[in-house]
Amino acid sequence: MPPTDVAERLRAAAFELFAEQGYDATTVDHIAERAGVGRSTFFRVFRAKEDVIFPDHEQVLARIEERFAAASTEHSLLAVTDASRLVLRSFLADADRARERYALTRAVPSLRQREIASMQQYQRAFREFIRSWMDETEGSAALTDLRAELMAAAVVTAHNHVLRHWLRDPGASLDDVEAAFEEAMGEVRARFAAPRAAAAPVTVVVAGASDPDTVAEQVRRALREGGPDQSRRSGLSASP
Amino acid sequence: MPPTDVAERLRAAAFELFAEQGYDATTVDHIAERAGVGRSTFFRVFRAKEDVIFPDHEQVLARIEERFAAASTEHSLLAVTDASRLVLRSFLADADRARERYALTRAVPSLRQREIASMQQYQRAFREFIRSWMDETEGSAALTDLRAELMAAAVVTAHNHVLRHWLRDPGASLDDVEAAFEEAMGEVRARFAAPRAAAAPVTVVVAGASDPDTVAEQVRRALREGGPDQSRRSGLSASP
DNA sequence: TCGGGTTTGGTACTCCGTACCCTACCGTGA
DNA sequence: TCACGGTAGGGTACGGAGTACCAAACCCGA
Repeated sequence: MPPTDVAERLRAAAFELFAEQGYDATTVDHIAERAGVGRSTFFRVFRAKEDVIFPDHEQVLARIEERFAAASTEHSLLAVTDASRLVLRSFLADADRARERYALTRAVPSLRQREIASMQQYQRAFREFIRSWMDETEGSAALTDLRAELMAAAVVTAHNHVLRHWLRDPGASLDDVEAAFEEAMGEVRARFAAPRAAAAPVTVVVAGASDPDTVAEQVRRALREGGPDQSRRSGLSASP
Repeated sequence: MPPTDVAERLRAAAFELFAEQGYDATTVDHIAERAGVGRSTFFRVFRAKEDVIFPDHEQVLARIEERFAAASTEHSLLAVTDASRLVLRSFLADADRARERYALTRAVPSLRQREIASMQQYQRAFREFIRSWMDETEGSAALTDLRAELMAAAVVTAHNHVLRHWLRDPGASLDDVEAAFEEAMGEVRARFAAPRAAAAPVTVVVAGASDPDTVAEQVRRALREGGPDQSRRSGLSASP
């Protein structure tokens, strides 16, 4: 019972007991007892038994929101990718806890539900931001909504994919994770080309060619000829 | 106490009470009492209070699984789209219940979690199927996994998008929903079309440039210099 | 040392979910 | 007709999560 914070003591006790006896077999009374506090204190610090496991997504979410508010000039997909990277790093920050949590969420259905729901929160925030950013462009409202949602889902899915692979692989370095993240987000960007904007990044997709000079030539033509409407006909798209 | 099934009597009583007093204010005893059965019977028919609200996804999922097992020749995205259409129609089948359920899931967080989790089950099944179908093609295993997951997520997202819009719009006809579904899935297919057989698509992402010649030059250099590792340094990536 | 506010522990309660037992009903066979 | 076994349903008891509320301890300045 060192002078650490009560919340941290409770969390440590909880993770210990969950590892020893499993989640369901551990009662809140056990946790409070081992932490040396009363049961009331537990529920004062954490709203529920599940809360002791999960990190404070609210804080990360708040940082993301304010970042979104500021980054109005940036391309929306890049901004969302940045936000997602932020989330990923919040997991990487304490790898041990993340791994223990992962083991628990795999074993206990209610915890897995909770995990999924928290990810959905991010997806919702991403969708809202992308949609607000897209409002300026033309297009059917319903279709715009769908596109925003697809983008948000893709980013979150890619994030989770990278995160899960890291959690399963005990030997992966942080650099490996970051590289995998960038590759995954590249995969996302490749499919959700950006609509046009002033200083927006340029995404070009060229199918069926591998020679650099040929590709470069196709890219130039694509950029000159305009929008992404030809992409389906010619297998080639450019969206400046 | 008509000769209806016990489960149906319970469900009817539950929806009535939820509409009258809300979900949390309604206890299982209330439901059992109004249905004219004992509390034990409720928990024998439904494993939990939440279960009385949600449809039998297991049955739909089972049908999907066997359909997947049979449709080995079809393109995976089309097969998954078909499966998703099946799910959508299972909701359309009893529209009233679906709408009541929607109102409840919006109001009660725990129900929303459950709803999301059940959708994730479909996404998992889709991902597994797409992944098994993709195995025959070449490509990095990790990237294949990611692509399968992105596809599955896109299909489920599009499905949910259409479903939610229908649930919110009381005047939409079934034909409208079907049309919206096909349009949404077309949007998905446009982004996750199958790669060409011979040469994989080349994706180049260039940030911060708009002049075609400059971009083309950067693309040529990126393709010559190799893989996606430089993406962060130069703000430029190429993945052949 | 006193008084007011905050923190913490304790108690009692509701409700969900489980385990277990008991009864009523049903058909079958002697 | 009676005995019997199986099964669906009802009742009771219990453990644990979460809530409400109260009492005690602690802190801190006056």
